[in-house]
Amino acid sequence: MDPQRPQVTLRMLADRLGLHVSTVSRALHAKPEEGRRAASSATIARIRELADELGYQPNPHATSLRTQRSNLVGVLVPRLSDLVLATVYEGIQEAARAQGLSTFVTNTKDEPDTQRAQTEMMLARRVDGLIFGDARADGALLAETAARGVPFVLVSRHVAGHTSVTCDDPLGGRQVAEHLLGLGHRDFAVIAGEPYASTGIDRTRGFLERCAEDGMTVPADRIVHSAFDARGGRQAADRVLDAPGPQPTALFAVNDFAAIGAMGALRDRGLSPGQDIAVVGFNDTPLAAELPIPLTSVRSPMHEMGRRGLDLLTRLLAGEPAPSERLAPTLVVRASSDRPPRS
Amino acid sequence: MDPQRPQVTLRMLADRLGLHVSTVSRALHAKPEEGRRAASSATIARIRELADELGYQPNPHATSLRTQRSNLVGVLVPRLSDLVLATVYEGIQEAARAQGLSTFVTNTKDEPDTQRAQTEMMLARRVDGLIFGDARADGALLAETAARGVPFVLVSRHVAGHTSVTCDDPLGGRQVAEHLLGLGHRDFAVIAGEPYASTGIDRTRGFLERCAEDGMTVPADRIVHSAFDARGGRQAADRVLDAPGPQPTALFAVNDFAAIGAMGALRDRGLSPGQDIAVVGFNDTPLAAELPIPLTSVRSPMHEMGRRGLDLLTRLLAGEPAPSERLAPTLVVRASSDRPPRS
DNA sequence: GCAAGATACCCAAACGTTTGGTCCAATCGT
DNA sequence: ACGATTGGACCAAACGTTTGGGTATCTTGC
Repeated sequence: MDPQRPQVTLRMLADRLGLHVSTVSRALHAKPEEGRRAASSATIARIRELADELGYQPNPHATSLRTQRSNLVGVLVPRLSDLVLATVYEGIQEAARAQGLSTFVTNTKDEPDTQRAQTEMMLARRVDGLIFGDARADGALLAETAARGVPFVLVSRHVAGHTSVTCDDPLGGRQVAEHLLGLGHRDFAVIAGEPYASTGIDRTRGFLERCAEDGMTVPADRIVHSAFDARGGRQAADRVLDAPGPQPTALFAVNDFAAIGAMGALRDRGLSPGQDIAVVGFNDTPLAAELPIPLTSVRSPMHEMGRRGLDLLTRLLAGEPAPSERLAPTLVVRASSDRPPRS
Repeated sequence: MDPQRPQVTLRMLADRLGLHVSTVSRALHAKPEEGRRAASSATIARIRELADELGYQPNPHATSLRTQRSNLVGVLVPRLSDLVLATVYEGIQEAARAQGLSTFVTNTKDEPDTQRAQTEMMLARRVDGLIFGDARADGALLAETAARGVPFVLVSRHVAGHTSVTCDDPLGGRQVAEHLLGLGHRDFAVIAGEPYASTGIDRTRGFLERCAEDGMTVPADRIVHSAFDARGGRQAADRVLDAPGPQPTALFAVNDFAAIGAMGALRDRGLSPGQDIAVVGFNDTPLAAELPIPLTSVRSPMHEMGRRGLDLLTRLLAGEPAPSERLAPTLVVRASSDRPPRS
């Protein structure tokens, strides 16, 4: 279309139409009230037409400089190669686009130093607000950031005192316990995720609470922390299974990938997931349904979480109240946990 | 630290030091030659000190407006929730940060309309260059974009006439064939991925070529296209396995997730991957090694591909030559294909 | 026919940088 | 000692917008 990228500016339009640049700006910018006062509707039409013809695109840097608003939001996640956060981010981005915002996203690997550095970097880029997908339970960085007056919301994980949109993780945990108890399981193990992530903490807590309601308690050495990936899950499962004494009949991993890793560990011991030991994951990753042994999992609305997160942020930016949200999970039972424990 | 985000500007520094804003700019900006001519080293030190103390961060919008360079690069991928592209993007971002660049990334879902719209959107955001991770074999959009004088490179997939950094996919395919032929397999099926992606095309081609060298040919109905995910892989495998006649003894999926889906399809038929039928994937996803039946796969340097892609782009932006690169794959043999076919 | 009010514009400043010029004083070569 | 050089800084314009205020011209009410 264009010959060689000669960017069209307001001045070009103005000159070509014999108008002042400010007139053109108003004509293109303000639809409702301002527009009327700025130019005749005939002129506005002329301006619009030429703008379309030449493919005018406002220079966002000029706009941001003038308005002191970048229409940029920064997103921090542990890692984008984690499907869960990648999906959340897709939701964020989708909502952002709908609002005319753009997003920067960056990995922090759950390392506090990196989180801090990347937050700083986002602010240097003059984002209007931030979305943290990697909040740590202690919340030190968040407190600081809030004190600086930076608008932000949390997604996926929550921390008291900050607005967040999360899955109802305790409920999800309860649902898993309910399901397994219903099948007759009594001996559980939990692969609990990273100790600083509210997701793992809450899912585990919900699970244990529900167990407790049936008088069941899970021994401490059957609750092991782990990374949120297959390797982490395998290692955690190894620790549980290598312990002396009787084996659990059911295993709850707070993350699908950890569950897959755990299944591997089971297989290594000649145990068949779903037959010899029930396995349940969390998030209902697209993979879960397609695995050789389909994985029971709690569906969490990852995409939706991202969308709501961004919406909450824009509300915050508009000075409106932005109450935290908790989205409902749904248990999806599959072959990895569809039969009672072996006697 | 800061009270309430009063952004520090050059003028503030200048005023506080009794200097001119241009002097401050030069002192902070140019280290080597320009700096010397701008101010005495004592003054430079004073300026630097105050800048650090106040936490001066140049306003990128002002800079971009003035210099006509945004230090932004746009990245288009099919979807970020695809681990492969997410990992490539991590590499891109890492390299970008090292160069002081920031990246916008967006999903195009491999839909031509979305690709076009997102390209336009990136350009409207005034990115300096683009990285396409979603190039289509036909290359129509790329040709247009090139004609407009927009600098870009391709990663993961390649298209003739554009600079790209890819895995040596044909070689990867050959390695798989070599391995399977070596085990004595003769009846193959290939899950070939999307027909518009050079990755799948090349991996399949390399595989078939190596087979042909041993006088082996794979019937056309044993080569099926598929989406690059577990569901796609399962569906494709279903099609192969439901066909009448003898079953293949080995199955090559051009993507690990497709391979996982295929394993599920095998399981449904009572076939045990690795025992009854060899399965090989591609990319050596972190998941591959941790699966219940560890998956043989071709390791492709995804991260590295991203890094090199960005480096190539910066070279392009600097007006230097930027020849395409092809990174070497490595076959990693695991239990899913470590024994000869059943007689 | 005249003040008042729209209507349809234009003017100019400002956002925070960068950068080619200019200018003054000190230093230097001879 | 005098013109040439240079070191050290200032000046001003420009990048492309937005926006509070003007200023003509045209209606309108009476």
